[in-house]
Order: sequence, then C-alpha cells, then structure tokens
Amino acid sequence: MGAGTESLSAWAEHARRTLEYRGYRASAPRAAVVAALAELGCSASAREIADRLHDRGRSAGLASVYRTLELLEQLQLVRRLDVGDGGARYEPELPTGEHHHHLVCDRCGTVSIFADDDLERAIERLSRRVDFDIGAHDVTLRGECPACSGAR
Amino acid sequence: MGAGTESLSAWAEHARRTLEYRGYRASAPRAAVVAALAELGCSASAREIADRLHDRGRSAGLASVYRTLELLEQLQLVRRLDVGDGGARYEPELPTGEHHHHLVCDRCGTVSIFADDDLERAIERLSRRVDFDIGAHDVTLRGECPACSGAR
DNA sequence: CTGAGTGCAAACAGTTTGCATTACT
DNA sequence: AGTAATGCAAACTGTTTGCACTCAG
Repeated sequence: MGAGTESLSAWAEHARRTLEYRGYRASAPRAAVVAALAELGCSASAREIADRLHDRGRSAGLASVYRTLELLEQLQLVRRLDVGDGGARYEPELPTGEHHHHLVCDRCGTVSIFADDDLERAIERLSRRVDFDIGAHDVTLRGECPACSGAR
Repeated sequence: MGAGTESLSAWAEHARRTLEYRGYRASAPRAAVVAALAELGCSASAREIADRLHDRGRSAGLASVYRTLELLEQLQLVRRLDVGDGGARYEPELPTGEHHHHLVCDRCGTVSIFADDDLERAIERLSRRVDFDIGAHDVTLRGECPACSGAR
C-alpha cells in the first residue's frame, strides 16, 4: 500500500516550500534531487538518484546529491534507511506521518514494503513505556520473497 | 534485560561445537573471535572485536575477523545489524531464539536494548499474514536517550 | 555583488579479495 | 602431507571534504 503518486508530488511541493521557508536557495541540483525522490518513490539509493538525474539530462554531481539528501534528512523531509547491503537508501517522509516498513529478501535483495496498524499500535504502547524519548522507528522483516522461495 | 554472562558462555560453547560439527577447523583466530563476541556481548563492531583481541594478545588480522564473522553469520551463530552509523555490528544469536531489539540515540549514538513480548506477538501475527517467508526481524527505535534529553 | 551552493577530485572508512605462507587434522 | 585458513596489502564501495568557481537572491 505505498503512497500514491499524488502524495509524492504533494511531498515534492511540501519539500520545495520547506526549503524556501528555511532560507535555502532553490538551486537546480536541489530541485532535481527532490523531483527524483518523488519519481523513484519508496527507497532510492544515492547512486540511483544520480543515475536517474543523468538520464533526464538534469545531471548533478554525486556530492551535491549527498549534500541535498543530508539536508533533506535534517529537515525531516526524507528518512534514511539501511537495509544491510552496504549502502543507505532514502525515501520521502510524508508530512501526514503516514509510513510503512520494509521486507527484505535475503536471497535477491529486493525490498518491498508493508504497513500494519496492529504493529504500529504495539510500537506506540512500547514507546510510552520505555525510558527513552522515541522519535522514530524502523521495522525490517527479512526472509525469502515469493519469487525466490518458489524458485527452489 | 541483556542475556546473562552464562548464556553468552553457553553460546560460545555452542558456536565452537557447531563449527567443529560442520567441519571447520578450530583455528586460534576463530576461537578468539568467538571468545571476544561472548565477552563484548550485545552489539560489537568488527574493529571493536579486533581491538579487544589485540588488547588480550590474541591478535588476529582484521580480514580474519571479517571472514569469521561472515562464517558465523552464515551458520546463524551471529546476527549482523546496522544502526545507521556507517558500520555493521554483530551480536551472538542465542540458540534459544531469545532476542532483543535496539534503541539508538540520534544525538550521542549510544545503542541500548529492549525486549517486548507484545511487540513480538504483533510481528508474529504479521509474519503469518504477509506473502513472504519471514525468517527474522529487526526493530530499531530512534530518539534521545535520557542522558541527552536531560542535557538540554 | 556576495556568499550559499556546486562540481570535481582527492581523502576516508569499512569491507573484501588475491596470494604467498602457516598450521590444523 | 595436504589443504583450510591466515596475514598482509592492495582493491573496492559508499560517503565525505577541500577548494576554486558559479549563480540565486
């Protein structure tokens, strides 16, 4: 149940506005990274973003991609996640707070997503109980995707 | 709530036996890495393990540490986890299946642990519902640890 | 016009790999 | 003796940083 295309373009708009409001300049590379994130949707790596930009002729240096991602993360506009392949992935953080978690196939590395209210409630209850000021959570389930477990 | 020292030395014994049973040679570096993991307990990085070995005079090359960790992971004797600092951490995987999850302080990077049956149940229910053959799961909660939120 | 932001290339950190050597079994 | 496993150093990957240049405000 991924966020639809509409929420992603709304996110892009929200991101642009936030950057402007916070006084950051509207540079071409920055805009391009935001656009690429919205297009790629869930979970893109820095390289994937840079490649996508290159394909579109809106090329930006890898360093600027990283710098933009870092900035967006500070502004809570993207969420960084680590699926265990050595390399971070980034995804738009919707202003609604709506989010999902990840299923990673240990065999082929595919990342898919899921959302579960029951789980969210358990985490929320837990967050209140724990002596720690929880701001976010990640849940990763690992195993074999249907394709891989079928293929053996 | 961590696994006690007894379960860790039981784990070390279990690991040694499993390696032998599977036909792997009982080399000094391997034994040293297993011992270091049991001593360090929850969540050690490759470098921490190598340093600890060096301190104890049971020095092993970094490459061997990595090779041993990879082997132990394949044999499901350790679990690799990624807390988002660029660098994997490893922890003994107890044969009882008993496990915990992690709280990461976004400010100081400290990793602490927690366990919660309610959460485990939610994940188990979810695992059955999803079209994916789940073998493991990780939950990471992020926020500010008591020390850091006190210090502001 | 001025400095925030860029691009490139060099620097880095963590991890992996090739190969000659060592040491379990 | 035979070969699994080691140690070292070089190779690689993903990410960060220094610096001169550019362009948005």
